[in-house]
Amino acid sequence: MSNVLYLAVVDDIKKKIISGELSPNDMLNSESELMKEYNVSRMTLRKSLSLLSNQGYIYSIQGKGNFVRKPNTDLYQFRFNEYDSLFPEVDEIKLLSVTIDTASGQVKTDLQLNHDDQVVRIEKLMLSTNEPIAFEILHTQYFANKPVVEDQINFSNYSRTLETKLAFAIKKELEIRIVKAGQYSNRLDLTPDDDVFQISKKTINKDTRKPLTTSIILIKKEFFVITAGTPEEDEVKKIF
Amino acid sequence: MSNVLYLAVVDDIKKKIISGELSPNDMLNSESELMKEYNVSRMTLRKSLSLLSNQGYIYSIQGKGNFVRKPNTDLYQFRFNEYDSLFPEVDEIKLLSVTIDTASGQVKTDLQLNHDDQVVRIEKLMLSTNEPIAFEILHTQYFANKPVVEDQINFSNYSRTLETKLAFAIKKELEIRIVKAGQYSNRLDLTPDDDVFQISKKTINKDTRKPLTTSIILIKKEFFVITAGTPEEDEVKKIF
DNA sequence: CAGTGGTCTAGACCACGTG
DNA sequence: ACGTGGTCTAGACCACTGG
Repeated sequence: MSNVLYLAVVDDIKKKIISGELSPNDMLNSESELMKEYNVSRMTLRKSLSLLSNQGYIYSIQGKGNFVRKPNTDLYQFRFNEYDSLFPEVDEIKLLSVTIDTASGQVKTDLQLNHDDQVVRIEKLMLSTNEPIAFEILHTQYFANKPVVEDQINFSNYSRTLETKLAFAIKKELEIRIVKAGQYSNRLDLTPDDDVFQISKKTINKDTRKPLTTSIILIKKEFFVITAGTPEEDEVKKIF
Repeated sequence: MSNVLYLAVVDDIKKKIISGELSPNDMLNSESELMKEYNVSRMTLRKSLSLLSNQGYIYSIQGKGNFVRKPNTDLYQFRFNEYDSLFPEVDEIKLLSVTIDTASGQVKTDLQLNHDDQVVRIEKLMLSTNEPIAFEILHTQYFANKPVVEDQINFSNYSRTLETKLAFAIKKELEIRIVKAGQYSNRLDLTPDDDVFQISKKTINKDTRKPLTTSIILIKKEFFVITAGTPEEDEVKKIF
């Protein structure tokens, strides 16, 4: 049992939930009652409830009470980026081409562009000991008057730079499928009929909700495994 | 700007981080300084810092200070269960077989069993409009003296029941790969050489760290897409 | 209206890190 | 010894819910 008061309270309530003494949608005793039960102050008790809420055990409704939450065990987490998540690791990134096109098709849709808008198209190849293991096509809107893009376009890790700079401001989305390598199979020394992982990745401005980049990553199937898990309780951030 | 004090402070500090006024690993002003800056009490300020910490913007070290965190943009979330995550949706689950074996091989390792321990082996087929789209083999230790297992074993959604009951107490891990359908291809009307999603799923007791079940799920590649995203800030739980 | 949770304060003492 | 963050209290007022 923890010698920190609010953690002791957390442990006790958690035990009641796990043991079934409290069931989903049951109301906890009111905060004033719990204060007496555990002999702690309001703020201390509320810190405990806050932790339990963060860890998904309870939720609260103002004016009504605190309730046991139905556990959500279907939520998984994993880490991914196209450079470090492959196995064996990427040791070389080849910039195949950088071109400026007029937006069209899926890319125009994804980036929410107008007819005459231009896009930068970047093709990259990821290699491990000289073997190509992944191929990426990234699109992002081209602004002729913003020199930043042209300055940085020479760096092969352009997209990485972009993301790092904006990291706090962007949200990313992935869609992972199995598809035929198709027209890009030659980049990976495959035949068009070979199956590969296809990861569609979009980055989006968190505030404006505007799409920033859209890319397709093809990964040879032997070089990628997704390892995911339900979040650990310590991964749920600690409370001050 | 929020009329709730602690949220206003959060917004302001967040703005400073996003704008670059504060960079990763920079130390924030001390709490007593921030109290004066924002003209709030210690507890209110700390609630703000707590929220920022939960959302991944800062971390704190006792005795030293609060620091800006390097953003972690490689963390993704997605939801998965073998019944509801396929497309089109599973509308029938067929229990193919339930057998009791002596543990051996990978299963014995996964479940950390001894030589003579017995395991329940359950084979299930998931169908959509009569077409098999996924196949699962689940293993869990068999305890002859625990009648619960035998009572419930007749239900085709055995594993689901098991998980729901223990939901608060278990952790789950997935490994997702592309593999050949191999020896189980006939269950899915495929040839052994066809590629499928293979999801290795383990459930583990959160406290004791003991493995509870291990299963292999094979999914026809056309019927599964992983849709993942970096966590929304509102998904990061609220603070009391 | 009474009871619930939500926000906020002022002040206390403790634990840790650095000099 | 001093400054930092970590825990805790007692009490206040507000906002929401329901009878």
